[in-house]
Amino acid sequence: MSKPSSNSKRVTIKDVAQAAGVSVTTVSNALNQRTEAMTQETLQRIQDAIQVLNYRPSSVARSLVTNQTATIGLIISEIETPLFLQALSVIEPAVRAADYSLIYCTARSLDDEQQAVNLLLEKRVDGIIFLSTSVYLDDDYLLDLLPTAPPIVIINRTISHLEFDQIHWDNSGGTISAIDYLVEQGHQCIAFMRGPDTRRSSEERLAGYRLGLQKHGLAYWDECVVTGDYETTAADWERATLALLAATPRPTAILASNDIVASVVLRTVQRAGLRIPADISIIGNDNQPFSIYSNPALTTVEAPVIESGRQAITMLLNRMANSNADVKRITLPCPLIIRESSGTI
Amino acid sequence: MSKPSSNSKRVTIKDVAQAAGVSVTTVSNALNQRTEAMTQETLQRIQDAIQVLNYRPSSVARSLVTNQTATIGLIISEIETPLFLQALSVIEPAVRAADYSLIYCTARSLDDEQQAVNLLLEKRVDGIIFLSTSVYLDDDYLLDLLPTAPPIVIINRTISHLEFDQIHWDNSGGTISAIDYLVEQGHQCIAFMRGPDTRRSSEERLAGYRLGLQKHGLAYWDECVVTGDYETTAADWERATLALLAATPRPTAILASNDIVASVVLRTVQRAGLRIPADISIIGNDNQPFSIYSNPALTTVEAPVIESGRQAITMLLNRMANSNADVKRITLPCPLIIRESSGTI
DNA sequence: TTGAAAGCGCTACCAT
DNA sequence: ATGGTAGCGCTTTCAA
Repeated sequence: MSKPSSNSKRVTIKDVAQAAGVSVTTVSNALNQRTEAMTQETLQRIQDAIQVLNYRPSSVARSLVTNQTATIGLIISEIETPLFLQALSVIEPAVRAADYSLIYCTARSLDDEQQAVNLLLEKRVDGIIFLSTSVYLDDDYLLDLLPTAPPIVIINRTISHLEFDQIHWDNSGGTISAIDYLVEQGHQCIAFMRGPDTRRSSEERLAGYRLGLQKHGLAYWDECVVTGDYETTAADWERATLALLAATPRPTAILASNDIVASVVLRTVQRAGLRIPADISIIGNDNQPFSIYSNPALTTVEAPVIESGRQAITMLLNRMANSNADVKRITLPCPLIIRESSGTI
Repeated sequence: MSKPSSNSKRVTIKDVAQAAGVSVTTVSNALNQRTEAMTQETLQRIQDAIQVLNYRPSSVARSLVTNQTATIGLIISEIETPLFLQALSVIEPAVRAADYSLIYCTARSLDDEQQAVNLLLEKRVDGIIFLSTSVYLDDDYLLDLLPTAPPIVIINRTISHLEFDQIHWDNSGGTISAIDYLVEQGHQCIAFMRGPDTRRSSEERLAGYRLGLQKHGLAYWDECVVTGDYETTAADWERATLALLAATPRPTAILASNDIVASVVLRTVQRAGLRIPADISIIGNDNQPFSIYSNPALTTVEAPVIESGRQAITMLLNRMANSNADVKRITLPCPLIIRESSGTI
């Protein structure tokens, strides 16, 4: 089967007009549902011509004149983990339902992010969503963007001095509710394990741990906070877990600052011969997709990625419709998802 | 802090030219690195003007004249699972490294897919990658696309009569190598559990199971193939697993047609008091990101999503550079990833 | 009810 | 070494 010759020029609105025996304007009107004052017959002729010629309007030409691209940019600054990618499963459908399309960028570094922003700006996207980790120190470059950039919504990154719509996560509150729950289940000695990350979210969870203990009048032991540094590997968390198990008194519950660490803790505890949750409760953080498949299924504090996506797209669409509205900042709860790895002591 | 007034018109190449005291042509030349025959001073003046005016060239205007958008479309037809999304982590960086950007679409149905294709065509993308499940029966509409569509690469969907570049997965071979391995470990009674899906890939794995048994002269028991229908839930797989455990002879190994099913099997087997892999080996399929976090870590046959992404973008770029090259079809192996859930009997 | 023509912001060709 | 200008494929007045 030979390839169809492709030296046929692209078909344009002009060709359609000619074929239908009408003017370009009329075709344009038909294309844009301005058909009130149009003969049924004219319309039909145009539709036929479009069909026959296999015509597809060029949105690049349209964009040039309308000054809109019907495109939204999304920059996700974490990719190693499927966690943030979940947002795509709600953002993309929402974007498309609103008759927009989505340019997707990842940002593995600040430099990468800035390059992505430039790209989106040159593409003249109508709006941008940032879904970020909080490792970057320098957000100032976003300041320069403000005058000329399209509407922006920022998820999970605090930019205090700028007027961006923002969505925050109540990381601290999530950890506190985990502690509330554990105390309710009779736990008194609750340890906290930090993962390898040095992000704000991690700090906030640690802060929540302290506040939670304090709230219930529980002693805070330094030795119950195991901190992994940036180089921490699974083997290190194993060692840390073992150290925790050897402590006196032995913690009856371990909070991990993310689900990956929790998985390692869970495995290590099981291999040490302890039962979960009979002997010890494990609670993760993030509600990663896999946390439901562990045995026992992991109790965890959810990072509201999906809900963030849902809200972000709504906020962005709103702002695109009304750029003068007041800047919005919302904080989403991090709900505790109780599954099987935790229980009464 | 009040918002900067945005009634200032967009700055264009004309403004830059004026500010720099040169012609638009010269600015355009500077923008496109045609600087050989250009005074250092002129170039500097232009760069200064760009800086001062905060000018960003419009890629929509550029696209209109060059007839290229520097954009690639990606349509992924499975989203419930983080599996396919992994491809993004290799495709997006590769796309951007080649100075393209990525429009990302999901397709939850054939209708959805066609809508996405239309969108991409109107956006005049320079190429399209399909990453598909194989549930769709009707691919014929892609035929009509061929004459006018940009280069296309298709992953994991067989379209025999068309001239698309395609990447296949050797699902059957993957299952066979799992059986090879199990036989080598002394297993003689190997069961197969199908998941809830009715896709070609699932069929191929089942076919591989039969071929593998045959290859080693092992008996094939119908009762060792547990088939879940579309309505199958975790509870059903549990029941099926229990049935398998009650069979005589009891299988010493269970192949699951995907990792989610494998997780349920694993859990059920453990709760039935059997040790993995001492009493029974479990092997999944897909190598989902979470499979490494189960306890024991899951041995699994990898669906080469990442490698597919890598190859797809290379193939696409190649075809975009040379549309007359022969159509390529490659088949990627599905390597067995040996972890902890399998071993000698 | 329909059409003519200007113009969106660039690039590319041809001059100078 | 630099500039003038046509034209990419549409939408949008304004006119008929």
